[in-house]
Amino acid sequence: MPKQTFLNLPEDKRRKIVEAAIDEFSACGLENASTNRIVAASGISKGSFYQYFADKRDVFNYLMRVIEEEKKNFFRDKHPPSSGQDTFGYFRWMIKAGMEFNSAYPRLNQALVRVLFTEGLYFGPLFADLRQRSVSALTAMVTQARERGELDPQVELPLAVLVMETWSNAITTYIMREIQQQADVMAWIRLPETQSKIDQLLYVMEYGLRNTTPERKDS
Amino acid sequence: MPKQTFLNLPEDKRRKIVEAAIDEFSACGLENASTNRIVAASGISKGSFYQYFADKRDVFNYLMRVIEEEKKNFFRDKHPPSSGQDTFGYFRWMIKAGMEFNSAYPRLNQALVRVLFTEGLYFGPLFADLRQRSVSALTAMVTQARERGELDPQVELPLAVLVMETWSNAITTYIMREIQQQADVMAWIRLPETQSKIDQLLYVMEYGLRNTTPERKDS
DNA sequence: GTAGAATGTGACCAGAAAGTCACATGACAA
DNA sequence: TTGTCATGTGACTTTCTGGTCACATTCTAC
Repeated sequence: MPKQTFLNLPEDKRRKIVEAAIDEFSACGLENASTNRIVAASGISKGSFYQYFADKRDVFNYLMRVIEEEKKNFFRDKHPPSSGQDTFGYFRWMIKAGMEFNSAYPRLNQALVRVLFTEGLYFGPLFADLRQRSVSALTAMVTQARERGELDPQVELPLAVLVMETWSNAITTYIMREIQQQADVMAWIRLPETQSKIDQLLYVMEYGLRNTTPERKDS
Repeated sequence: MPKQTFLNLPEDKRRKIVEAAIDEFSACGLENASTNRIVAASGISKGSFYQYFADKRDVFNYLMRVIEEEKKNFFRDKHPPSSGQDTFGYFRWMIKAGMEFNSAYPRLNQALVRVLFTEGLYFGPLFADLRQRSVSALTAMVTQARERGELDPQVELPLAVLVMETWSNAITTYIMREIQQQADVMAWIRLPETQSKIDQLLYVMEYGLRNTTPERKDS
């Protein structure tokens, strides 16, 4: 919730501030970010900053809101795969669409991932609602899978959600780590090797690591 | 590498400093830890601190060395399960032994996990060697599994390592999160529910989420 | 034009950080 | 007792932080 003065600002000035904040957050995280540096990098005065935002948390929340909006738009435009699809197929599609989105806004995403995951805030109380939304979406998906008989009946529902959440997070952080070293991120994401890596990962999520082909000895 | 003066210190004074450092690191992480607070909590003077250690990083490295030593002892005493065991069984044993170890040193482990994972240092260059050792141990294990035909031949070796690493880390952070809220950690770890949760998780790692019993339609 | 509101500014404040250093204390040897 | 050396101390410096505020500038309505 930035103040009105910020929203009234000319587009390019606003952008400059946002860019500076993104740089700062992705370099230092939330706790260690310095308003002084953000101010210096964006070429505004200290006083102006506090006329736009309450504090650096406020800036971060604003970035969160922006990216959530963008993500919504992105997923709305990108039509989900043909209905009648298997739930695992749908999850695979979602993961890949998420990857494309992340690579479309690499710096912004990097800042958020850095703060949420490597600063541990994702699991903290601050972003409990964000996580709650993500978990309940996954729960809906898993419930559907169970109803369709796609899910191993031995696996309890919350566990399946945990597995999917873990992989979703792991893939996100993995992508973000790669993005730091890749020149053309979009190209890298669409590389057959990259795609096949993710496919394999999701294959393991579905079928596990164990070789079940020769004979299955249940203990 | 604390200085000799620290190592000459009487046992209880040394312990007090270590405890204070553990508290500080687990509460604030490495970056945000304050030597001032550590000094105040351990009842020594600022000057003494710098006579014992170079800086807070030095303290942290010392804690790392201590825990590594303890872990080595712990695993040496706890005999691995009967040989001839399946690799997945061995991994399962290792995970559980690791859990027991973590619950035996909950505060120290919490400090390290907090710094390594939630501060993202585990993936940074600072602890690259630590991670390297862990990855190469897993690689050896996976290679053995492949040779024995236990590993799904469709899964590439580095991917299997990644999967195991991810779960190992996920379980560790999960345990640490729980430990913060549990009174009797050891009891909690040995609870049938806890054990079964971990078992289920590792089951999913082996066999995946998908229901393969009714009929297997390969696409 | 001119009044008045909105916006912009950077010197300034208090607090905390890491790290230093001249000095105090204590232990032991001669 | 005296001298020497290791250990202990906290006031001090420097540098940073988030945040404020009296004042300057710009914009808008008249």
